[in-house]
Parts: sequence; structure tokens; C-alpha cells
Amino acid sequence: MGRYPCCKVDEDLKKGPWTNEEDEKLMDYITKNGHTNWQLIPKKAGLNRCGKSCRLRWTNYLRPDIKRGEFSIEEEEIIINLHSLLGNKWSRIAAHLPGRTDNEIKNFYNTHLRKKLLRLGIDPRTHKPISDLNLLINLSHQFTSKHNINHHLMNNINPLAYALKLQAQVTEIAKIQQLVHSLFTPINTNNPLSTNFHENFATSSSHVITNNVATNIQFLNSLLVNSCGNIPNLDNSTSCISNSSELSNYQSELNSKVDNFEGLSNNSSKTQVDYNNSLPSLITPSSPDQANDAHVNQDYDPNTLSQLNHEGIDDSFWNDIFP
DNA sequence: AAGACTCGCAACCGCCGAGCA
DNA sequence: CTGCTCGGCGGTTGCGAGTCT
Repeated sequence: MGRYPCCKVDEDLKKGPWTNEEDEKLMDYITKNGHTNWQLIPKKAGLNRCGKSCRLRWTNYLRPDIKRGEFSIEEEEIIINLHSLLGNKWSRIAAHLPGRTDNEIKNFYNTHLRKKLLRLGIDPRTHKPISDLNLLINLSHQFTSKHNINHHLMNNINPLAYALKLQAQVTEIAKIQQLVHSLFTPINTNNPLSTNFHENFATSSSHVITNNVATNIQFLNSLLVNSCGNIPNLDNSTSCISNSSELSNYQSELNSKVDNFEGLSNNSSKTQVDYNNSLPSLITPSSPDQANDAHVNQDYDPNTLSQLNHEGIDDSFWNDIFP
């Protein structure tokens, strides 16, 4: 099968930004007649445009149900979570965000969320902690210059040593977050991919499980204190939990999650508990490249900790936090 | 004040799969 | 089965606005 241009090259069709007049014509035609055949629409609407261009203009800009304005925190988190599961499947991500277009989400991810994840020491492509030292060195330079870090202090630190420390710090935090995430993901009913959880939860002998999970969360809480407390505060940026107030915020969030979770377990209610939202997505069931259309099983598995050993991660991975 | 540079976003390009004759 | 057309998708580009020097 050969490749065909969507519009004939010799037609000398207009390209570039749409004018208000063109918008009005397209809007007027589609609201009156709908859009069954995009190739015919430009001629019928009196536009010197390619059908594809009309479709794009309609779906990305003129459609009446399009949501304008900034992305909310909730939307950001949905995008990050879904991107960690689906990869660059922007249209599938957009399907979970009413009023947002795939193009808009793609632009938003590439311009804002990508940088945000990098600041958190997370690879925006794989959603795993950054392990590339060159990249970390690069990032450390960027952060120290952009955040007005004390350069006299920084000049005394070898960039490689700094990057190594940063890597260790990020990895440590990431492991803990990975644990927490693994515990919370199945019970997050806001996650569109885990809607089966409460049904399974209600019908399983789940009380033992929930008690274990709650205990694990409290255990993680103490791990967080021990690990983060020992990690040197390398800079003043917000790239990780690097100061005491952030740490205590994180702890109190964990505690409230424990409370909520215990409440859920006692009542077996279907209250929405948002466990995912406070945590960056560090877990990806498979790499985005592999994730394409694979079904992601989000049902709860009591052997949560054993699930952490996927993707070739061996015991040594956990040795420094589970000595 | 002005030129250089960076950033964000709308729009385009090229590929692919579905559907149809 | 083959060839053709169309719609959809993801990657890329180019331009305008904002910021820096």
C-alpha cells in the first residue's frame, strides 16, 4: 500500500494559522451539517483548506466541548500516571480527560510535565529514577544556576560527586516512593485503570490484607524518616524531600492515608480515597515502549511486595533500605 | 532600546490501519 | 486478495510572545 497525500499538492491550498473568517465558516458549516466527510467539508464550507487541516482545526480548537485554560493538579497527575502506563499514547490519555485534546496534552507534557519530572529526578520517558550520570550532572548545573544556589558553595563540589550524591538521593527516595506507590495504586479508585478494586476488595477476605498494608505503610513512614533524615541536603531546590517541613508534610500525608485506609477497611465502604495523587508515578508495569496495548492488571494482589521484584530488579535493589 | 535567545503552542507532516469496492 | 481512500495518531516544525543581555 503506497502513501497518499491527504490533499492534492497542486491545489495550492492555504496553510498556516487560521483567520477568524475561516473559523467562522468552518464552525458554521459543521454546526449545521456535521462532519461526515472531511475531504468534502472545505469545498462545501467555502474554504481553501485541506480536509485534514479542517479536521485538526475543529478537533483541537473549534469543537464546542473543548476545555480552555490551565491544567489542574488533578489533570496533571492523571496525565503523569497514564503516561507512565501508556507511554506517548496521547489520544488514549486524552480520552480520560474530557475537554482536553491529544495535541494539547502532548504539548503540555512536553513543555511542563517533562521539566517537572526531570526536577524530581525522574526520567519523563520511562518514569524511573534517572540513572544517567551525564544527565544528572547536566541537571545539577541547571538547577544550581536557575535556583540561585550559592555558587561559592557549589564551586567547591565536584560536579561528578554532586551528581553521584544526587543520584543516590533520588534513588533512595524513589525506592521508598515505589514501595508506597505499589501499596496505594490498587486502592486508588480515582485511577481510571483500577476501577475493579473495590469490587474485589468487598468480596475478598480483605481484612487481613488491609491490616498488613496499613502496617506496611506505618513501617514505610519510619523508613522515610530514617532514610531521608540521613540523606545530605544537597541544595535548596525542591527536587526531592530535602527539608524537614517537606518531610513532615510527607509523613502527615502518609499518616492520613493510613487513617483513611483503616477507615475504608473497617467500613468496607466505597468511599473514594485518593492515594495516588500525592505520589509521583515511579512504577511502570512495563516500559512505555512495551506498554502500547497490553492490558494492565491493576487488581489488588496481597503479595504486593513480591510484585516489586519485577523487571529484573533483584534483592540487592532493596538491600539498602531493607538491610 | 534593540538584538539574541528561549519557550509555548498551533499547525503541519508522514505513517498506519480500517473499511470498502 | 489488492488497491484505494479516509480518518486518526504521534512526531516535528515554525512562529509569535516573552525574557535576557
